[in-house]
Amino acid sequence: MEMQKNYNPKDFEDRLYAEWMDKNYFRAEADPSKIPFTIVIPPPNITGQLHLGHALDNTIIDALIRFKRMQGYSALYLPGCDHASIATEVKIVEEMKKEGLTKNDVGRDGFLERAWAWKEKYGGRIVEQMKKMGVSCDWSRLSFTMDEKCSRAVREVFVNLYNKGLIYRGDRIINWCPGCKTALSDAEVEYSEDASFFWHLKYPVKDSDESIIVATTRPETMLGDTAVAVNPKDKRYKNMVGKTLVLPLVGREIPIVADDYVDMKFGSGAVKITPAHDPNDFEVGLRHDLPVIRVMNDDGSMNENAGKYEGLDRFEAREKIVEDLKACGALVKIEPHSHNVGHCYRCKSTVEPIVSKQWFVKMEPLAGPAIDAVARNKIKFTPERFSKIYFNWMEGIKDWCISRQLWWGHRIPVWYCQDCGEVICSKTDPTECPHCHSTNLRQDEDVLDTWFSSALWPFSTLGYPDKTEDFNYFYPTDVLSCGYDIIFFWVARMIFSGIEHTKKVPFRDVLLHGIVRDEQGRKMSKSLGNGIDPLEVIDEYGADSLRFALITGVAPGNDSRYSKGKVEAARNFMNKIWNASRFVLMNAEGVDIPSVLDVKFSPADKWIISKLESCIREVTLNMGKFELGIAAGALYDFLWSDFCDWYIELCKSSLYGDDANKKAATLSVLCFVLKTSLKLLHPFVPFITEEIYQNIPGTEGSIMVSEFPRYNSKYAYKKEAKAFETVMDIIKAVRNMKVQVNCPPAKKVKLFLATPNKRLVSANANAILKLAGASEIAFVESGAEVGEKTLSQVTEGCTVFVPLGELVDIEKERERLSKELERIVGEIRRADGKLQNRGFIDKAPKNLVDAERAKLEKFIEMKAKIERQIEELDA
RNA sequence: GGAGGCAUAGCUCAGUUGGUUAGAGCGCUCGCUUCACAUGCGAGAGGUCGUAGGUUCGAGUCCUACUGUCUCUACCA
Repeated sequence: MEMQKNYNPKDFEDRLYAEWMDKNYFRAEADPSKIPFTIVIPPPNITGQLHLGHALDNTIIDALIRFKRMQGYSALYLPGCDHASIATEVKIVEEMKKEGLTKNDVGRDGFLERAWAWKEKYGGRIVEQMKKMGVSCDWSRLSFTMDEKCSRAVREVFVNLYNKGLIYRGDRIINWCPGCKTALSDAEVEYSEDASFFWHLKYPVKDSDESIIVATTRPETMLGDTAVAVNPKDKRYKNMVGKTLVLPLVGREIPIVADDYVDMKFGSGAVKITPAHDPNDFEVGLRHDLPVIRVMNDDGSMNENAGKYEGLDRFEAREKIVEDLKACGALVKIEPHSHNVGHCYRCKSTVEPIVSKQWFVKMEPLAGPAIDAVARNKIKFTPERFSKIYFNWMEGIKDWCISRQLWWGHRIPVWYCQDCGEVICSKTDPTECPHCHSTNLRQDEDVLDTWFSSALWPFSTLGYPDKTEDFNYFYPTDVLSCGYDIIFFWVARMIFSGIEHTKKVPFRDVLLHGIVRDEQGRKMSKSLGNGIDPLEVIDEYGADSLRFALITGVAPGNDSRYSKGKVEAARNFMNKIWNASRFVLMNAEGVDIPSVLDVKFSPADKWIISKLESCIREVTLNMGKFELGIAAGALYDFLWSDFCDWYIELCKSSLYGDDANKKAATLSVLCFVLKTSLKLLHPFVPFITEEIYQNIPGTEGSIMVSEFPRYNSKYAYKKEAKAFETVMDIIKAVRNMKVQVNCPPAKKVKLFLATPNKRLVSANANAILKLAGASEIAFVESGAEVGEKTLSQVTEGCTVFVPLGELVDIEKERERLSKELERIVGEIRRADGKLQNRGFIDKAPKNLVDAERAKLEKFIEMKAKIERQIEELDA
C-alpha cells in the first residue's frame, strides 16, 4: 500500500464505513452460541442536529460495543430517535409562523403531516451524522419512539397501568406553560433566581376596623384568593380565625382559616390562599373545603373571573392590580425580593401553577421496586455517587403528569362516550361504547409526555409486548450510557417502567458521563452561540480525532471541556500512529516475514512485548470498569512513548543492518505489536485502525471482527523488561550529558561503560551507538581506566563515562554531579528514615519493606559512585 | 432549606482498594531539516496536591471543620 506522508482521514473514513455496512458487520444476530451485549442509544431528539454531547454518547457507547463485539459477544448497538413531542412541536409552530400560519389554520391532521415530514428530514440527517462518527449501530433495527412498534408498546403500557389503577385523571395543580399552552411535568420546569418584589397587602375584616396583612410575590393571583390562612398556634391571630375578610378590588368575602402549613415566623404569619394557582394553597384548600377560582386562561391572560382585568396578560394585570391596590390603600409595602421562578424547559416562559384536569401516573407503587433494584445492586450506577442522587429523587417523587395539550405525540388511548359518559381505555380503537353501545365516541385530545415513550425504549425497541426473538435474547440490556442531566427524565423512568412491565431491570449498569462544556467551562448553548458542530470538527480533523479527543482525560460522571487544542493533540496522535505504521509497512515491503511464534526475541523485543502485555491488561481492565479515559491514555502512552520513541528507534539498527534474518525477525515483532495495539485501539478510533490493519502482513479481513487481544502472562517478561532498562538508561544518560555540556547531538562521542551487564549491553551495542550518538563502546571497571577526565552519569545498572574532550566545562560537570548527588542523598535520607521507623518495619507489608531496603542499598551504591566521579574530576 | 461534586504544574485535567522519587496534554526554555512523522525528535524548568486538625508505621488518596467554586433538588406565601 502506498501511504501518504500525512494522516488524511478523508481518504478512507467514508469508504470504510460503506464497506462495514456492505459486509453487514453492524448487524447483531440472536445467536445462541454467543453471549448478548446490548446498549440502546439515548435517542436524540429529531428537533435538530447532533451536538458534542451526542458525539460523546456515541463515542462511549460505540467503544464499549466494538470492544465487546471483538471479544466475541453478539453486540447490539440499537439506534433510534425520539419524537420529542413538545420540542418538535415548538419548532414546527415556529416554522409555520414564518409562513403566517398557526396550528389552528392547518388543523390537527395538517399539523401532523408537517411533523412527519420534519421527522423524515431531521431524523435522516441525524442518522447521517452518526454514520460520520463511525458508530457501529445495527441500522436494521433503527427505531423511532412513534413508529408502529414503539407506539404499540406505549398503548400496551398505558392500558395496563390504567387497568391497574396506576394511571388516573384528575384536577390537580400542575405546571402550566402559557407559551407552549400545555401542562408540564415537574422535571420539565427549570428554576432560576429572579429579582422581584414582595407586595404586602392589607385585607380588611368584614364590618370591623381590623385587618390582616399578607404578602405575595404574585399579586395578580389575589383575584383568585378564597381564604387567608394563619397558624393555629399563632397567638396574634387566635381570635381572628373564623372571621371573614373582604377581598380588596374584588369584594368577595373569604374566611380566615387555621392551618399548620403556615410558618409563623415568616412574613406576617398570614398567607393568602389561592387554591387554583399554587400547589400548597391547593392542599390547604382541600383541607378546608375552599372554592377553587381560576383567574387565568391557558395563554396566561386573565379570564372572566378576573373582572375588569379580563383579557390582560398576567404581567400587565399585575401592574394594573398593584396600581389599583395602591389607590384603594390596600398596598402596605413593596419590598425587593429575589426568588426562584419556574420556567418552561423548552420555551423559557414563566410557568404558572394552575389547577387543571390532567392524566397522572401514580408513582408511589412504582418507585418502591425501582429504589430496591438499585439498593440491591441489580442496577449499578457508575460513578456510584449517582445512586444517592437517584434515591433522593425517587424517595420524594410525586405523581407524574403525563398529559400534554399538544398534537405531536402518542395520543392518549382513552375515549369518552358522548352519550353515557363512559370512559374507555383500550389497546385497540373502540368502535362503540361497551356500556351503551353508542358509536358517538370522542378520543381524548391530549398526547403523552414524550418521556412516557422514552421510558419504554429498552424494551419497546426490542419488540415488547411480544416475546420476540430479539426481546428474549437481547433484553435486559447491559449498559445504559447517557449524560447525568437526564437521570430523572429518562434513567429513573426506564427503571420503574422496565420493572413494572417486563418484571426485569432494563439494564444492569448505568454509565453516566458529564457535560461537554466549551473552552471556558460554559455550557454550550444556542443563545451563547458557543456550540460546536461535530461535523465541522470531523471535516477538519476526522472522526477518529474527534472521538479520541472526547474520550481522553474524561472520568465517568465528570464534565469535560472541549477545545480545539484537544482535537489537535488527538489528530497528532493519529498522525503518529499513521507514520509509525507507514514506517513498519515500508520496511516490510517485499520481506518474507516469519510468524512471530517462530521468532527468537531479542531483549528489546521482550521489552516491548512486556509493555504490550501490560497495556493489554490495563486496557481490558479499565474498559470493564468503564474507565475509557484511562484505557485510552494507556494506549496513547504505549504507542507514542514505548512503541514509537523507543522500540521503533531500537529496531532501526537491525532494519538497516546487513543481517536479513534479523531484519525479518524484527519486522515480525514490529508487525505483531502494531497489529495488536491497533486492535486495542480500534474501539476508540475505528477508521484509522481499520485502514492500517488491513495492510499489515499476516492479517485477514476486518479489524472490527477480529479477536480482541487477551493478556497472556507467558509474555509478561517482567525480569527481562526490567533488565533492558539498563540499555535505555545508558542512552538517556549520554543524551543528557551531551545536552548539559552543549555538545551537538550529531557529534559522536566515545562511551566507556562500567556495568555488570556486559552481555546485554553488547547485544544492543548498535542500538546504543545509534540512539546515543556514539562512535564506539568500551567496557571499563572504573573511570580511572579511561585515562582522561570524563563526564559521568550513574544509572541503576551502569555507570557511563564520556571523555571530556575539548568541548567541555569542568565547572559545569561538577555542578551537574553535585546536583545529582544532592538528589540521591535526599533519597537516602527518605528511605533510611522510613526504615528506621519501627512501625513501618513491623506493620507494612513485607514486600514493601524489602523493596525499600533494596532501594536504599541501590542509592547508597550510586552515592558512592557519584562521589568517586567528583573526586576524579578534581584529581 | 436539603444533597452532591470539584479544588493537584502557567492552562486543561489523570492519579483505580492509603504504599516506589505525584503524572499527561497544551504552553514555556534550550538544542536538533537524525533516512516514519516539524501534526516531529532530544533535553529541561515548573507542584509545601485549597486551609486547619485527625486516623495511620505511612495520606494527593480516609475522617472532621473551614474557605472557594460548580451542579442538582425543594420551595416559605
